[in-house]
Amino acid sequence: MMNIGEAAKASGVSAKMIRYYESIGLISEADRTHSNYRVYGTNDVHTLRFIKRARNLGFSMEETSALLALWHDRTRASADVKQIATEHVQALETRISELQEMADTLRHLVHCCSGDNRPDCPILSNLAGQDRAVGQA
Amino acid sequence: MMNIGEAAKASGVSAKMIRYYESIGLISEADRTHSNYRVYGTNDVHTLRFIKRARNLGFSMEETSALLALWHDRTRASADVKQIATEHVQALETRISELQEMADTLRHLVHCCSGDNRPDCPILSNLAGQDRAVGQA
DNA sequence: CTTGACCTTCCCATGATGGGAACCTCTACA
DNA sequence: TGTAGAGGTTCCCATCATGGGAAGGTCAAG
Repeated sequence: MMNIGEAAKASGVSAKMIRYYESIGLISEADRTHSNYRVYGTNDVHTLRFIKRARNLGFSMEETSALLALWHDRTRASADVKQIATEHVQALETRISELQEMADTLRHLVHCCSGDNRPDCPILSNLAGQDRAVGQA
Repeated sequence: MMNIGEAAKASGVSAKMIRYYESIGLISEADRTHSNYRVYGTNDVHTLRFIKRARNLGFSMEETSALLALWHDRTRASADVKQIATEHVQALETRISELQEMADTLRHLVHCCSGDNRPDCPILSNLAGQDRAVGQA
């Protein structure tokens, strides 16, 4: 049995976030001591670590919530978990492509910019739209 | 001379955002008609398009603001523009790596998950931390 | 019995954007 | 000339996940 600060250290989730997770119903309300302090056990810490790992893999709170529910459901079908994960992989790939496209365009513009003390700059020209041919396939 | 709705259409920036950009000082305060309607000219539309392009390349409002200032400064050194762009490319690359790492880990887990109606699931096992060897180099 | 660390709740801020209410203005048409 | 509807104005709220901080209660050690 530990208080919120210890649970935070043990799980890697800040005390602030533990309270927030409780407030939005992601985790159940913690028991309290006579003096109103929240009390956590090892199971709670495991749950918090689960959440932390899911967040580190980029799952949204909503997805994390769904994963948590499946984790606690002994009769789950792994297909349900797999679907959430697969969709998230696709979302990640979409986002990566978008960022990659931005980076590619910018790298090209940066490459074309002399980067000296003169004002002429293909980066600004591109942003100004006076240079649409540069770096846009 | 056009009103905010026309400027929005011409620039691709929503009226809502145009007002917001004005409120945070990214663009100067628009002139008003006698009836308090904002009025925009072609220069304003060019500026809005510039902002739109910068945002599409993933620049933050702060970076966009700096780029706008450089654009308007005829005595700028292209090196200053290049630096902002280079730093942004690096930030994009960092973010891409992070997402890529998440996607790689998840793809592996998804690959290992049978995805049937049985409860056993390496994805959940990994999140629960009972499976640290899987998918984590 | 005090001090300092930690807990509690509550409010505010982020960044960029959209939604919507309440109200005003303009244009077109009968 | 009256009215309808489109579109303008300001202001507040919500998002998503997180942190900061104030005001006040609690606990443990000295």
